Amino acid sequence: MTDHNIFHLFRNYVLAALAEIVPDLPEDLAARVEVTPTKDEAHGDMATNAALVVSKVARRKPQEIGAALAEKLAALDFVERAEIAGPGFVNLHLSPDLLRAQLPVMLRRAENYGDATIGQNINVNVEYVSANPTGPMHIGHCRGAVVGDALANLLAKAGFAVTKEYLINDAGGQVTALAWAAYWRYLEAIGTSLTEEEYSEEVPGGLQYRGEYLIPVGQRLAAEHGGRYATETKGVAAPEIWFEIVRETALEMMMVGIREDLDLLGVTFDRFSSERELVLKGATDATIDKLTEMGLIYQGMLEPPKGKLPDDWEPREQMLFRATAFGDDVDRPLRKSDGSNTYFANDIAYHADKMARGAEIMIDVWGADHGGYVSRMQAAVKALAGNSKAHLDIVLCQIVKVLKGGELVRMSKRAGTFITLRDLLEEVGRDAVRFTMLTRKSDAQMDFDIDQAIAQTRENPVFYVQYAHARCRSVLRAAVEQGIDISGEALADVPTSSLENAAEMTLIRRLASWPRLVEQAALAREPHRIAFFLYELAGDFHMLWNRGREDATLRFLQADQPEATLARVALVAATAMVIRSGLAVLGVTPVEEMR
RNA sequence: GCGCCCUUAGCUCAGUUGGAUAGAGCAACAGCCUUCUAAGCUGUGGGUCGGUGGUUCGAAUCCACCAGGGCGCGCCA
Repeated sequence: MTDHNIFHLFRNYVLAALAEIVPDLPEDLAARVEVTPTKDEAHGDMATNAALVVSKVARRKPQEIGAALAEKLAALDFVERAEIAGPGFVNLHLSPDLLRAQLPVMLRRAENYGDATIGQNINVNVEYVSANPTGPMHIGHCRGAVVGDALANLLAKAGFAVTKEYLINDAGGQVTALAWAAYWRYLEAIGTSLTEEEYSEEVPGGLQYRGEYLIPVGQRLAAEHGGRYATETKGVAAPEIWFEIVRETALEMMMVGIREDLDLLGVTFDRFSSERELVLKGATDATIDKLTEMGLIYQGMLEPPKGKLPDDWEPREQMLFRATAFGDDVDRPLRKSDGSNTYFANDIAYHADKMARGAEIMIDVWGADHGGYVSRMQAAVKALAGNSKAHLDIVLCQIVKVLKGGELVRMSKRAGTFITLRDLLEEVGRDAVRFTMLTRKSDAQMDFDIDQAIAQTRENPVFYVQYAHARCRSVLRAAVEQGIDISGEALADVPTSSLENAAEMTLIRRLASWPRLVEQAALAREPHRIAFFLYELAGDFHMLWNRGREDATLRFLQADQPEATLARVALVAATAMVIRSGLAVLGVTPVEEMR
């Protein structure tokens, strides 16, 4: 199949022409030659920096090379003008025919238009959410969930073989605390006379998860097992008796809730991995053994952090991973004082497991509060990858503040003003939550304005984009009523030379840049670019629509001009299709009509 | 104290991995529309890209230092 990315096509033309002007061009220099869309339509449709890039090696002025290049490029079919501009750019003014010729390409490829090949079917593992199974999901988890899911979709569209994965953190102390908290709800359910405070004193470390969401866990345990896990007086029995079953029941029910929430959010996974299973099968020990063989593990003492000491600091020798050999600032501990593994140790084993399952690129989507872990995890992956190409990218998601009625909604578990994901979904809806979460770079803080997310105005990008799609569909429905075949195959054969209005050409140009955008966004691991593209595309379409209000000859369906109508219907169909495939990457529903 | 992230128009934010005269929405200002393609339209003004140096053909983008905001800093995940 021919490349449907016209920027690739022209980059090849540029390189070919350049080879005649500057023979023996070094590879690395050629790689820096770009063909990009212009910001300003006065600069034509595309520009190349070729002359600037090679001028030093060629020992000729950029203007000189640019002039020669422009001359050769101007001779190409479909290039109306090629001219040198600025410090040595060559601007290409394409023939409208070339741009119009993209419409049949789009319509034939349909939703596959924009698919890229840069992924080369490389195995990518995208790990996201991985919320602790100790309670319901809240807004903090939501951003990572949406960003991870959209990023995975984007990479798949760019030609990677993607696995979406969730790690269940079911091995650490927090799960022990969960079991104790669930056990309290169990005692309550069977009618204990203990008070919460009395109970808390019996819990190692105190009772932690006091939310009401554990009540059903206690009730189920009571219903299934009666009083057998408590003492005769309905007091705290020995943990050996109840701990296992309570933990398992609580974990299972928490994960059911989390999966329901993810489902409501439209976030899906190919695989759920259990940290506990990994530990039980000895993966952590095996990984530590491997690192030991590599000479990367030693017993040592860490320097205390500079500045004020933590209250409970005491020097201690511990098992350390030589992270400094791979770019980290300090070596990192793998064992706690009680001999169990640190989370970091288990996470190394987990990443080793992902590599063993074939992942060449791993991408972890983390909350910003895990930022301090980035360099150590990357160090560990570098150590384990050895000479293989495997590597780890980490996408950090900054915190989300929620605004309602112009006020910041304070979130505090203690104050009970803690917004769960489910609350947000009920109030705002899945599409608006997902799209809005993608209207910022993930590493920038975000204010999520609930009022704006549900508003039906241009300020709300979700609405604006969906409305553009609905308008397209409305035109297409009307076209069908007039007996027009709106299938892609039929419209792909329609003559389009009647499309020549500036607003129409702007829209076509935007559509033609979709494949390039997919590629760039995937390389940058930035799904938010899709959302911004759709907003701009919607703007182009609304602009064209509005032109039709002032000037009736610009309306899409013209009763007395069947051929012009068909061309415009093709343009509308292509617009709807690109919006739909962009929304598919974001996991947002394309609405058919808005009433 | 150290490390990482951030700082772009009055406000909220983009900026195609170093490209041309830094863009969009809101707000402001000025017109238009009272429609049949509902949830308005068109245009205008608005900038020391936090600051100062540096790298080079070229810097919002890369480097150094400084200021302000956020996150983190051995047995939490």
